[in-house]
Amino acid sequence: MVKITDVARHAGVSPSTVSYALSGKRPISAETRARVEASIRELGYRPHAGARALASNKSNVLAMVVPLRAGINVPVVMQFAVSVVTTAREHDHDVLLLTQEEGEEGLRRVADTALVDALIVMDVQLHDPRLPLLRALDRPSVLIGFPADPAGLTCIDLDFKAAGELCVEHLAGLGHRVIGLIGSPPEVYVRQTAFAQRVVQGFTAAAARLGMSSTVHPCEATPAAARTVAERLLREQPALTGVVIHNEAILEPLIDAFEHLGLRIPTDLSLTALCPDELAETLPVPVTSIAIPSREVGEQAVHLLMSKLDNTPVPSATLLRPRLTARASTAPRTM
Amino acid sequence: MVKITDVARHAGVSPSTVSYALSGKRPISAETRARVEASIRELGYRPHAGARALASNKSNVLAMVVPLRAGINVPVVMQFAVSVVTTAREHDHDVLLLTQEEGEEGLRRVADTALVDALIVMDVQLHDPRLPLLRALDRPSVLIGFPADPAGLTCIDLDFKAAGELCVEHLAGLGHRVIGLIGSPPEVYVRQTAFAQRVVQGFTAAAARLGMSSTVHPCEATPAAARTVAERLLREQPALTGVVIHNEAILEPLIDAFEHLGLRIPTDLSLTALCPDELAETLPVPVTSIAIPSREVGEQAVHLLMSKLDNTPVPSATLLRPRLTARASTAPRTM
DNA sequence: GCGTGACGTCGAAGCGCTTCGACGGGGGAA
DNA sequence: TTCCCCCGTCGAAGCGCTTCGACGTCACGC
Repeated sequence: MVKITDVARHAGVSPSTVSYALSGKRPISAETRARVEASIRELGYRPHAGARALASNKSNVLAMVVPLRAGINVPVVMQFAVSVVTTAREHDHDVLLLTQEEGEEGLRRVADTALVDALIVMDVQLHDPRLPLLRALDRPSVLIGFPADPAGLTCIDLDFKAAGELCVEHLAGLGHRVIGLIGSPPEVYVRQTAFAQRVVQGFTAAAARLGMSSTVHPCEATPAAARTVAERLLREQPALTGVVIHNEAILEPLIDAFEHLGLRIPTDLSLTALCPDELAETLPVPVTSIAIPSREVGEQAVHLLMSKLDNTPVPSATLLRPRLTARASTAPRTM
Repeated sequence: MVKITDVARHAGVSPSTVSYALSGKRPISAETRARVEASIRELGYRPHAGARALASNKSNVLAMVVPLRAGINVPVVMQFAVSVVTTAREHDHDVLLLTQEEGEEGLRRVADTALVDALIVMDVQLHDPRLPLLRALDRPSVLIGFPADPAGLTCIDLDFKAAGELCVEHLAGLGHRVIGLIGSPPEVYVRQTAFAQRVVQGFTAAAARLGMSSTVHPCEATPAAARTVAERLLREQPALTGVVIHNEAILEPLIDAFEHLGLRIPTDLSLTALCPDELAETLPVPVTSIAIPSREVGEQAVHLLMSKLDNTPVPSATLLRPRLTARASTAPRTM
């Protein structure tokens, strides 16, 4: 193994000079720097990560906790993870992968052993048991998702309220006046995270603001429930021409159900959904949708962390603007 | 930060004794060990990862390179990754996540900086550019998949030849005598990896051994190609009653195609596939299938690496026995 | 012409841990 | 009883790097 003293000897300087040439923390003359760099290249020198971490008290590694529980969309998680790794590398950091299974102990371990400098935690629940720990840890962290009480934490997520609004505005812009929201299973609205409520808030607020007639229907994630809710929607709002769906699992069953009820999409009924683009694109009718911008979330999460690492203050909450992709499922109102 | 000297003082022993109590590398009396452990607990001591890595020349971190290219099945990769992390933790190791995008330079970096002790590389291609590097690196590695020349490497994968055989044997056991293999797109057989050929070899060999009539048909991953190949199969082998499919993308189109041709599954035609269980289960007709045992591959890969890390010799090639899950798409021959 | 910085470099101290050699004491073999 | 060896523990020497203080040199301003 070639070490910094080898480089120093080869370049005819002291080890500290090599270090400074590498880090730029002190001015080094152009010639010296060039000589050092040449030696580094010639000898194939790579600083030892452990030694560096010990001396500098920085490991240049981030921890990323990925969720495992059922119901998460794996490709979305993966996209996010890749984006985190890529962005971290741009900032000269590596990423340690933790499973949610490891829980609080895992977080504490990697933080307390100084294995990582900072942490990214995905899939944060409303009353996540990890919150007290994350607040107490001596290393910065960023959470994906908003807990009930984000005080003292840094959180980032899609602005679900704005997403709900955007769906409504899109439908309103196409002339629709009577709309419905088909949501997630009822339990999602009480447990877990708050994003489902936020969508409803945005939906309702925008509909009211735009003078539209609207209803909200939670729905179980089964095809049977999808059929039922579709029927009920039409019964309760016969003039319905627009629907917002926030329930990936039954997107396809819902489309089927509406078509079996004699509604053509988008001629008779416009549909817009909150779901991954991948899903929206591959449905029998490509659906106008808002996706969680996983790439952007990952990037921003790393940027937030980097700021915290060099003591730049960051906003406690970062809400990402939703972007709606228009597809074949929405059209101007015809009736 | 509480360090080993703090623990030593608190327990009334020397730092080296604490170290030995922790590592077990030298005998320590029960009482001393107990006292040390109590102090550790009381003070909340955690050894500094960097210091440990520097002094012991072991980081207790593995690198895992995950593939990004199109065509990989993301949930399978994720399952595998989770299994690697979980197994690594059981061996007191953590996992650093690298994207394939980082390429050879990424591997060299984490290895040369001693950030990781060993590497797991997924999605290894026949002539993978990383092979020479992996051979030259001073750290052990395990590859998922077999390159053209595995000499000097440690590889693990599903035994695709045995998988091909197992499909045939399953069909033979049900009385089928005339079978076909619908394979991957032609280019898969020349480029990339060798697993597609292996399936064909197993299929052909088993069919010959069992005195069955068989044909092999590569097939593009498009619904149109699926229809064409289905028709051709029936034209060329009118007595066909069993089909093996090694092409996840067109499983569903193929089922449709056969049914449109008037064949009921499994009454008239038995289908067995190589595909993830998740897919096999959710098709209109649940398909008898062999899945890549991602969980087991991950576990074994880590075990292999651990053996290499403590200089236990390991087999150069590990082929995992295929396991076939019978579902609704196969039945005894009726005609 | 001399003080004053800023620049560029060096040497040494340490980061927190592991590990090696050494050493005292006790038990078993001779 | 004596010798030897092993057990349990200690002290010290690093592991390879960063960083702090120091120092010489040069240019500039007064």
